[in-house]
Amino acid sequence: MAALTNAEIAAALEEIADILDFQGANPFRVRAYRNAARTVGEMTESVADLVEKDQGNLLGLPGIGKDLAEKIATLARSGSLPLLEELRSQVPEGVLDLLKVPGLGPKRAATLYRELGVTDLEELRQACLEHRVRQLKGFGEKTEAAILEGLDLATQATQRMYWAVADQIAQSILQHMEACKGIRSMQFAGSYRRGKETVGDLDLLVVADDATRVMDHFGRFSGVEKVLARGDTKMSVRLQIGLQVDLRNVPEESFGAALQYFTGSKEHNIVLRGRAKERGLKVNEYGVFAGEKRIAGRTEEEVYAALGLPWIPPELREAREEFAWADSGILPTLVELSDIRGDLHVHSTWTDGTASIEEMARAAKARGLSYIAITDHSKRVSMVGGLDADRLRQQWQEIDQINRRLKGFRILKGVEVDILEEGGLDLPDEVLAEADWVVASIHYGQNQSREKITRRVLEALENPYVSCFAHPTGRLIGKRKPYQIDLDAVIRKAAELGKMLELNAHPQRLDLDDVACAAAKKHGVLVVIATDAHSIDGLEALRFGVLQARRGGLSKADVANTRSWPELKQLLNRRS
DNA sequence: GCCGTTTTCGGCCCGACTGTTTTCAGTCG
Repeated sequence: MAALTNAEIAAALEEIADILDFQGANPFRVRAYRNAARTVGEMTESVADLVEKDQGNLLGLPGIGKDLAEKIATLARSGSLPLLEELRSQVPEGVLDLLKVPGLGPKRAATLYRELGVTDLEELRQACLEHRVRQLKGFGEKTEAAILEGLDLATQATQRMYWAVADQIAQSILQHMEACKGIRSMQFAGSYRRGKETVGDLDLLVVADDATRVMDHFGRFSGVEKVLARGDTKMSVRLQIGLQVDLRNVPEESFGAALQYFTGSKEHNIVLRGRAKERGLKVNEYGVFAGEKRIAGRTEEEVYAALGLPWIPPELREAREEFAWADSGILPTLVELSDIRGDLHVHSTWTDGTASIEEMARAAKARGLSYIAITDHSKRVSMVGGLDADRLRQQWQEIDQINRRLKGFRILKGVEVDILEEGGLDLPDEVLAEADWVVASIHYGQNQSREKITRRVLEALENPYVSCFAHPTGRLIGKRKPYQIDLDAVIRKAAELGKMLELNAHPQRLDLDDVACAAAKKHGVLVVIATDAHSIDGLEALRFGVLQARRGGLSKADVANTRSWPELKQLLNRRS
């Protein structure tokens, strides 16, 4: 069997964790498998390649010891693992789906299987309808009803939403809540605050004198479909669009601790708590405690300081390298939207854009940018009227004319040239040589083998006129898997040749992702944050790209288009 | 299953809420 990809290895490890969890195994053993799955899933280098060179390479990785290194090596080499086969044979197919039902964890799912012989979601529904579930010890009428309701949600496949969509909802909730009297502080926490590319739910923290009034007001938000829970300090609702929103009222002196706690990530908090323990301290959502005495909690800065740490930006809180950076005083100052000077991937009505070159330029200028590159498609993208050499030169004449009119702004003559299926670029070198900025990208042959598609891209990078490789993995979040491309090889080649890689800022792409951005930075490859805007509104996406870059730990200097065009141009010349 | 100048064994983050309990287990974040 062919070697497995990192994603496939990670999935296998997750499956082991799921089955062990269901079987009631030691929860820390389960966690070990989940941690390993995460480590493998976040690696840019191919684990299979690594193993081929030397299995010992795996041992240094976080959360991977002797046993897991061996199992991962076996998986990578043979595509299967005896332990996984054995576990699968012990559990009927479909039974793990029970864990997807909200309110059902490993314990209850196992009871349903053991006592009622339930092996899939449909049998579970039947058991509920026949009131057999409520007769089980530890279950009751309400649990049975909750499971029935949860079943509908589970079959709807509870989807995470794009950060950009969550942002709209969060902002309208804030607007609604601002009308409520007596709220002294209010902020969203959770993965939304960390700027994760998708958001599963929203967590809103408030400091208010009258929790009842705040919760009543919260319940009147127009999008609320159902109140799921309501206690003294916490209320959960489900919105009509399926998103769950939690509201917590916290004491003022605990606001920072609560913000830290509920911002997560869970993994970051586990490390933080471990460090507290080493110092004889305890951290919870109310503060940092030495014995009974609270020594911090009002602000996040206080909380981190009490643990001997600088404040860590939420985007970095994934238990990756942030603690090591903090310890050695090299936490990066993250790039900000205001650092961005230009947009280097913009379309116009010359191909599939909805606004003219001049309209896009003026809109970009109004956003405070000082340059854009018009990068319309090349001819291979025939569906959108991709440009051949003649049309492209015509377009550049128009750009020259507009540039003469525009003050304090520059439109670059660019192109998004297709990397052809059988290799080579869609326009001749002598045309590309006349461009200010050349973005190469893949639109066809996305399903090619790893070897073939990687070779195509490495070849394209070798072209002296290519400046940047756009949307490097082609993934569409939740919709389309990345190409089988060897991203590690692409990053190394880009480093070698001084080429840049795009972080496509479209909320469905965000490609490079955070982990790949970090890998690019490690190799000294400059990242271009660009919108790929096809409309004036599309220029808005820049801020989503910046957020992703921040999650990758990028500073201003790591992002190419924080420079003025003359500076950037010089960099291109020096590198080629 | 991982990990270690407090440990190579015994830890592994912690609290709110719910429903079923009669003092707490399970789930969630």
